[in-house]
Amino acid sequence: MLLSMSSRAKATRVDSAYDRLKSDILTGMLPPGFQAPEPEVASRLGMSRTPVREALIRLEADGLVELIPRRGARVIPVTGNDICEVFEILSVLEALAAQRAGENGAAQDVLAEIETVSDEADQALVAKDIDAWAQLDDKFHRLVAEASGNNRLEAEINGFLDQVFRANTVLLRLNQAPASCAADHRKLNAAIKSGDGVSAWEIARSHRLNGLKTMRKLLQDCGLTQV
Amino acid sequence: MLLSMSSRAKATRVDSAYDRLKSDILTGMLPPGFQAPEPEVASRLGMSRTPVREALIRLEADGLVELIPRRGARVIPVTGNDICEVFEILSVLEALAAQRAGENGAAQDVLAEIETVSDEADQALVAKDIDAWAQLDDKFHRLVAEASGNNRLEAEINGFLDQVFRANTVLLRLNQAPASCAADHRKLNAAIKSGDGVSAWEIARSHRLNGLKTMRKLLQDCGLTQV
DNA sequence: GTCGATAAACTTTTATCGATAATATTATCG
DNA sequence: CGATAATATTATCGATAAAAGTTTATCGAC
Repeated sequence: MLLSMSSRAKATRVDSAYDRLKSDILTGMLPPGFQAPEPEVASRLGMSRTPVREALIRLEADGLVELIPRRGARVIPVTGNDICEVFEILSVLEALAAQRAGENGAAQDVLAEIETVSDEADQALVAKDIDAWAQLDDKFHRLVAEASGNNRLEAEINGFLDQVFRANTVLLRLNQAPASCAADHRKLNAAIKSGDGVSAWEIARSHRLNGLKTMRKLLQDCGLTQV
Repeated sequence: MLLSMSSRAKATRVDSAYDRLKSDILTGMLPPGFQAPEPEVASRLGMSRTPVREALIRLEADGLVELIPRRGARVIPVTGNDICEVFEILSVLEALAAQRAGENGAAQDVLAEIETVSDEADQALVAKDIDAWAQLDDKFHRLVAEASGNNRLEAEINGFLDQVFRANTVLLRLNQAPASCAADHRKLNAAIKSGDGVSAWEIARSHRLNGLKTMRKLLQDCGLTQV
């Protein structure tokens, strides 16, 4: 799967290592719990340890990797509790973003893109293309974050969405019922467009809380405590 | 000023560089906008560039430092807009933390500590010891975050509180009226203790939003757009 | 003679260093 | 003003010593 990584003017080895590792982790190519000493990662990436190490430190800050002294770098496993924590946080961050997007009147082009992505997601749903849908769903959420106009908020949400994305790919594409999900997106889209911040807040909040509930149920049913 | 930094069993040079730099930035010893090439920072810290560089990368992830290629490391300035963004985010994160602290019934020892800190803050206020008060106010907020029981949420809030702390130290100890602030703390404390999550949410939310309003006014009055 | 424990030797892996080539910025010159 | 040289700074490398973990060897008890 192709993930759109940050395009940089000048791609240093650190950047390239960071992008490749992050992409591999998010797509599950490097599964949770995977562990390897630094020299191995470095040689696999075809560069010396230094830039790899710096990339790993950044990934550690992102909450994707753990650097265990003398034991190597490890892709941190995602527990059921972790997912719940993330969903809970997103429930308020995304609500805030949606509210601000509505109140402040987001940039026109972002609004248009939200609309487009929303439609495309519907089509993917009809075509039963789950992968495409998941990708578009993710995109939708990121666009709303962007529309908030609060850069830090956007960055924060993006970080957590990475985690959700990973969890979804790695463990369950048994996602929440995409149908009601699509309806939520449409409602949220409308609320933002009409400048109704309060409704936008409510819709975004309950959207994510529903996801949390579904996730909890799923985890319990499957008896999963770790992924 | 002494900041309680993370105590580590094994303090590597990276850890020590990170702690020292962070402390210096938060206390304003390294002012916003301060810029220096890596070798200079390294020699000032009495170590080679490598560990310093790794510490700087972590600080960059924390949003405290900017690594500008060929120009050195820079303590990122805090604009008025930055502060508002942070306050806005905290308004929901802290509200969530307070709610969860109330609902879940936080650990007994944390609750007790909140109480203690609250009282000490009142005393500091009476004694007009603003520095002590600021420290205790900060501590209070961190304890509520801890009481949420959501580790990610706690970490997230702590990161933003660092920024607030820095802004307060660097630019204004003309903080919001500490009196009403103390009242809020008492109310929040009571709500959490009585298990009233909804009230706790409301109090925490408006506490931070009030802070935001005051900050906005202050920034405008002073004509400050950058700190 | 076998088992478990303790200590010594060994292996692995990192933490840190100093060096170097590449590159952006600045200064200089025509 | 544009091209070129000089400078400053980083990005990256390979090496090394130290620390932690692991195996092996040795010893005493049963």
